[in-house]
Amino acid sequence: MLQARSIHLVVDNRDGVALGVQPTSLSDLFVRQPVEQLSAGQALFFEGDAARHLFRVISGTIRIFKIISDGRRVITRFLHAGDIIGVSLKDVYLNSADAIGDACVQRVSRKTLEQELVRTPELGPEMFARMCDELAAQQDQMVLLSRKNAEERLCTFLRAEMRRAAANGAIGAMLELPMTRLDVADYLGLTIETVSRTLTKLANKGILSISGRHVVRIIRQAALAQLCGDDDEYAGERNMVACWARQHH
Amino acid sequence: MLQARSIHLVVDNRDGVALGVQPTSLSDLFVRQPVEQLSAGQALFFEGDAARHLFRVISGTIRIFKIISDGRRVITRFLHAGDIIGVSLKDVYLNSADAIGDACVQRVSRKTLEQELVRTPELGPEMFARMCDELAAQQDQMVLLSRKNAEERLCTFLRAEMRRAAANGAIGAMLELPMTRLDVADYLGLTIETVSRTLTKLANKGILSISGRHVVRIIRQAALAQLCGDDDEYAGERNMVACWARQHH
DNA sequence: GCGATCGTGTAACAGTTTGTAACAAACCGG
DNA sequence: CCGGTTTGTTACAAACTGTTACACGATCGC
Repeated sequence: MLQARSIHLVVDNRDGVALGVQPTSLSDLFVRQPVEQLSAGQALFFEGDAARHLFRVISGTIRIFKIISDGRRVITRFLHAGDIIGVSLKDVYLNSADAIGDACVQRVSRKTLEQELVRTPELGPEMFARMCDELAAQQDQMVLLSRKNAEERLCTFLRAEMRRAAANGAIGAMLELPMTRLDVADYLGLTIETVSRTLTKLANKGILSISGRHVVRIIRQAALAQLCGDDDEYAGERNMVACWARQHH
Repeated sequence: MLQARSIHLVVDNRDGVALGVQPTSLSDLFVRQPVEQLSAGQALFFEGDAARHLFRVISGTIRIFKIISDGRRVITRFLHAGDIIGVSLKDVYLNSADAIGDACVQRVSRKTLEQELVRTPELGPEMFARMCDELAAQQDQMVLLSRKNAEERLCTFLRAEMRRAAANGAIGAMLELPMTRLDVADYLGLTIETVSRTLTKLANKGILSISGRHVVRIIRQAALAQLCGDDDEYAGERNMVACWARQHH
C-alpha cells in the first residue's frame, strides 16, 4: 500500500536546506517532491493514523471521510487539483482520505512544514487563511446538512462544483462529476436513491440534463441558484428579515 | 506540534507595552479588559459584520448561529465560560452570536491580537490548536447532522454537555441545560417536538430523568454512550470493520 | 391577583425521505 | 463484440420526522 513511486527527478539538494529557494506559499513546499500515483480507491491515510504528511492534489479527486458504526459514511470534503490536505494539524488525522478514480498527489512531511514555518514566518498567515476557509466551508456544509431539503442540497452541491470548475478554467455548462451517486449521497447526507430521484426531478424541470453517469449539463444557472435556499438576494438586511420571520413563526 | 520557538529570543524584549506582562496564552490577552454584561438574547455580532474583536466568555452561554432563507436557523456551537470566540479570523464574522440568558464577556481587538502575535510568537501554535479543535468539533457535528437519527443526536449532545460540565468541575449526574428546546433543536438539526419526544423516550427507557425545563439527570451514563452511534468500542479496527460492513450492504 | 405571553409537552395527521426490490444502463474484461 | 458486474433508475411501502393543534405551567407586567 501507499508506495511512493518517484517518477520525477529525485534528491536534489536534500538535507540542510529542505528547499533550494525560499518558499513564498505552501504550494512551493511541494515543487520538488516526487509525484505519487494513486489508483482508484487507494487510501492516502486513515482516521487515527499518525499525521506525518501533508498532501497536494495534482490531478484526480480525493475524498475525505469519516465512518461511524454500521458502516455509515460521511464525506466531509472533495479535493481537486491544487488543493492541500492536512492543514488542520493534529497529531493524528481526523478523517480518512482515498482517491476517487486514478489520481496523483505530492507529499511533504510535517517536519519539513514545521522547519519551513520557522524559516519563513510568512507561511503562518497562509496556514491561518486556509484553515479559516476550511472552517467557513464546513459551516456552510453544516447548514446544508442541518436545514436544507434534498433539492436544495443537490443544487447547492452542483453550484459549488460549477464554481470550482469555472475557477479551474472550465467553460460552458457541462459539469463533470468524477464521484459516484453514493459519494454524492454520503457528502450530502442523503441516500443514493434520493440523489437519483432529485436529479431526475431537476432534469424534468428543465434545470439540467444528465449526460451519462458523470456529466450533467446545467441549463438554467439562475434557477439552480434560487433553489439553493441560501437567500443571497436579501444581502444586507438578511439577518433582520430572518429574525423577524423567526419571531413571527 | 508546530512550535516556532527559535523566533522567541529575537522579539523577546520589545518596547511596545500593550500588556503589562508577556502573554503566555490567548486567555492572557483578556486579563485587563473590562467585563461586559449581556442580557438575555443580546447580540455580540452578526454574520457579515466587520470582524473587529475576539471575545472570551466569563459566564453564561453564548450561541453561535447562521440564518438562511425562511428564517431557518442553524446553531453551530454553544460557548461557555472560558471559551474564546473569533479565532477563525476572516475579515467579516462567519456567523452571528448572542447570549442565552444573561452572560458576561470580555473583548480584545483584532489589532491587539495581531500585535501580540508578533510580539509573542508562542501564541501562534495556540491559535492553530484552537482552530484545529474547532475543525474537529465541526466535523463531528457534520457526522451527527448527516447520518445520526434523533436519539443518537440527543445522546451525543447530552454526553458532550456532561463531559464539559465535568471538565468545569461539576459533579454527579445532574446536567444543567441553559438553552431552550428550540436552541437544542436548531443545534441538532431537529424540530422542537422531536427533541421533546426523544427526551421523553429516553426518560421512559430509564436512561435519564427530566427535572424541570433546564435540568436533566443522567441515570445510565453507559447506556447513553452506547446510543451515540459513535462506535468507540471497536477502536483500532474500526475502519476495517466499517469498510467491510459497507461493502456488504 | 390576573390575563397575556412564552416555553413546553402531547397527540393526530401529513409529508418527506428512506428502504426494498426490480429493472435498466453503463462499464469491464476477455 | 459479448456476458457479467457494477452502477444508476424507478416504483411502492414503511419509517421517521415535521406539521398542526391544543393544553398546561411558569413568568411577566399591569
